[in-house]
Amino acid sequence: MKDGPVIAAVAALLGDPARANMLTALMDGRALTASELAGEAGVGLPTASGHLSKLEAGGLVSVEKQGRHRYFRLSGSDVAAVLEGLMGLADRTGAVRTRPGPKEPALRAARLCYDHLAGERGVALLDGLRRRGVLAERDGDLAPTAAGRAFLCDFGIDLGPLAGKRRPLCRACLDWSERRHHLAGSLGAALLTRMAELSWLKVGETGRVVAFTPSGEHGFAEVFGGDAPAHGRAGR
Amino acid sequence: MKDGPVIAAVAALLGDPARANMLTALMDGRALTASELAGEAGVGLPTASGHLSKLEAGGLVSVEKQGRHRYFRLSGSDVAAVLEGLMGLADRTGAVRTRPGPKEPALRAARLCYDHLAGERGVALLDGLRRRGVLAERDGDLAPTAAGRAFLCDFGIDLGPLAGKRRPLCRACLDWSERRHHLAGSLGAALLTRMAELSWLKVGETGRVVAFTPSGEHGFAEVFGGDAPAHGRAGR
DNA sequence: TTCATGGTTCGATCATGGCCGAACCATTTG
DNA sequence: CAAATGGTTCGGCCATGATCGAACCATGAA
Repeated sequence: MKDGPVIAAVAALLGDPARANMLTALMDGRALTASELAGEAGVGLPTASGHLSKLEAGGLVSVEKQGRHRYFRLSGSDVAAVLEGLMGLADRTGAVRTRPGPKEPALRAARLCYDHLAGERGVALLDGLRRRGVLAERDGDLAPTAAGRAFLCDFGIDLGPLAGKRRPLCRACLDWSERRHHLAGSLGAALLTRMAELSWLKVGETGRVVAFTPSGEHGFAEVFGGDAPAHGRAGR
Repeated sequence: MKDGPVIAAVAALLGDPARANMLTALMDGRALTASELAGEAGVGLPTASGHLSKLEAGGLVSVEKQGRHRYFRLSGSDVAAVLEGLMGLADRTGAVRTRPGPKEPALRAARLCYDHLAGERGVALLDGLRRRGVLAERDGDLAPTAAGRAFLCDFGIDLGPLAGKRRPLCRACLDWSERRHHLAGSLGAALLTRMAELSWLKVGETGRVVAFTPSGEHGFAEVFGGDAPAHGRAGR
């Protein structure tokens, strides 16, 4: 009887279509301006401004003003995680679901969840890392093994600066479309940016669909796919 | 732009204080009648009835009629998981938080999350199971090892009937108060009921606080606590 | 059968809150 | 400086939806 209202407050924030649209637009981790978000939500600027103040007051988004723009982003990956959870529920309960839309399959294949990879590819990544012994459970949490550190270093990821931060290095995040976990945390984010550096993937200009390049498909299969711990090549 | 509204629909369902109260009251996995839920929510019977129809239509609760009563329960543990997620957000963003309340610490120590154990004890349980090699990651999902099956059998849990079901055997569920995972899935539920059978714990009449008995404290520490894989004896 | 109880439906009331146009503020550019 | 652009505030309009009393239905008990 005490926590009901408190969750209702934040849920109500997510319960308005305009605000929900804004938040899902922010799920790719980018920071967007108020006018862009107004466009995403399909409402006027004054309305959007009001919504954004509420979201900020509710602690769901954080704002950064730069010149005459105000950039909004999700205040943390936990917000994205809850949004993913809600999508899972909406999916299971078959909520309205007007039309599947052509980008739906692409979304299920690979998408951004705040700042890391989600969808089929996201869970495949975590699977591969575990199968290769790069990550393992320790003290009840996911952590890189000694061999894993070397593997990640080879892949071009420096764990040093990631370690000391408040944000956890590895976190399992429930994927709404796959109903399995994918890798979140600062390592998940680092892997995504590294793959982008390697031109393995491109994040879509619009939405949070992630497209793999041909060389990315190949490289991903080689490095994370298959099931042999593979020293040299691992595909097929 | 299409999935915003769909999550908004389900979030709006959670966004009303009365409904949120009802759902949190159901989080202990019990089935409650409409009048009980009306009481929990602090609202009249007609109002409660309306809310419950909406929740049912939205697929968040399922109903079972028995005589002249109608029993409502959460439609699945994923609903509870999203509620836990929302509590985590509400906690982090410091939403209103009227007064901590005396039962808060007890809630953090041990509580029900739908039908399994959560809170400090819940994550300790999962930690212990992993540390003892009872559960391990396989194919990217948590599963009991061969040795683990024996351990669980010793503890009085028959995995046979749990295996074939649609519901996953093991699932990691994010704990809002601990920010770590605890064990959900049918095994999580089975462990809880077994501990209740052993009189290790009692689920509070009201709310979802779980109280450990003195013998339960001792047994839990012996079987799941510590870090020694403990020789022969396990439970009972 | 009649009565009592759990629950739903209906109708009316009322508050909340989303929405936009217009005016206003702030920052950059010319 | 003035003009232009991004954003907020204000006022009023309007739709949604939460709420309850009263009447109604269904089940079980007397």
